[in-house]
Amino acid sequence: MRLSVLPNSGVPAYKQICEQITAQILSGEIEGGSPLPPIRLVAKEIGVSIITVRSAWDALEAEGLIVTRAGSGCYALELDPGRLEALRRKAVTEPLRAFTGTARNLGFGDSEIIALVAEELRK
Amino acid sequence: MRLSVLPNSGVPAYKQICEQITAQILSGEIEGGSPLPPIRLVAKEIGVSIITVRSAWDALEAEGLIVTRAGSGCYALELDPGRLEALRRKAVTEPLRAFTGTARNLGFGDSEIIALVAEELRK
DNA sequence: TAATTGTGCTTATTGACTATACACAATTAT
DNA sequence: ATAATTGTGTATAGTCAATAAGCACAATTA
Repeated sequence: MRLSVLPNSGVPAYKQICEQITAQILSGEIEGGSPLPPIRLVAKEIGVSIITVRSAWDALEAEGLIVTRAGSGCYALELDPGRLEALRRKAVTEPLRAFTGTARNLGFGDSEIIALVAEELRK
Repeated sequence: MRLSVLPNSGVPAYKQICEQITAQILSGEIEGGSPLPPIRLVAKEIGVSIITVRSAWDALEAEGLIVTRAGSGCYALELDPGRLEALRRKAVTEPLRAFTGTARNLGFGDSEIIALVAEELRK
């Protein structure tokens, strides 16, 4: 389980955890059906409260990415390809719109926006 | 002065104000040297506390976008073209990186990312 | 049966955000 | 000069999200 939390990033710890697990599930790095580590262990390893890890797990369950079996543990859901693709698409849309919206508000034209993205990807 | 605040957007009111004014200054919609409306008036018009407007103004001053003259008012700074371009570029970089970073974490390839942007811009 | 794991609950602290209200200082308009 | 306008400074306070520690309980697993 690859996890890291930056305390002073401005982003709440539970959200950082949630985003990282989400990306790992949607990218296939975490396979469907595989178990997540126990919350107490995760809390100890990354140095946060159990509450914080649970908040992240709750959010993941609300998103339909994991299932909880009390007494057993939490597991990544097995997602069919169509649903997986839809979720990946949904996850990328919000930051995409934030970017294009900001860029347009700043007066950038469409071709400039494409150029900015291409340049960023080259780095 | 074009301003609107969505109370339940999750984004703090002072930040919404700050972002809108920033975009209007960097896009040229607000000309350099032109006065901003009095904070009491802005507060009343958009239905927030004076403190909230001041927080936004403070942030704008910290960013070097406006100047304050006590007793007179606040004015958009006159920015030379080079500085203006640098600030526009800086303002667009953060959401750009958030987007490309998220997309890559989700396993999208560079050409897919460009395609996503192009599609979003078509809307 | 014992260990492990998630749940539910209480209590508490910290900080960001927002709000009201008043007195004060600097500038501008009359 | 005088009054009105504008920003400043300060005190007080309420709400909420986020985080934390601790404990008892239930379900599963070894």
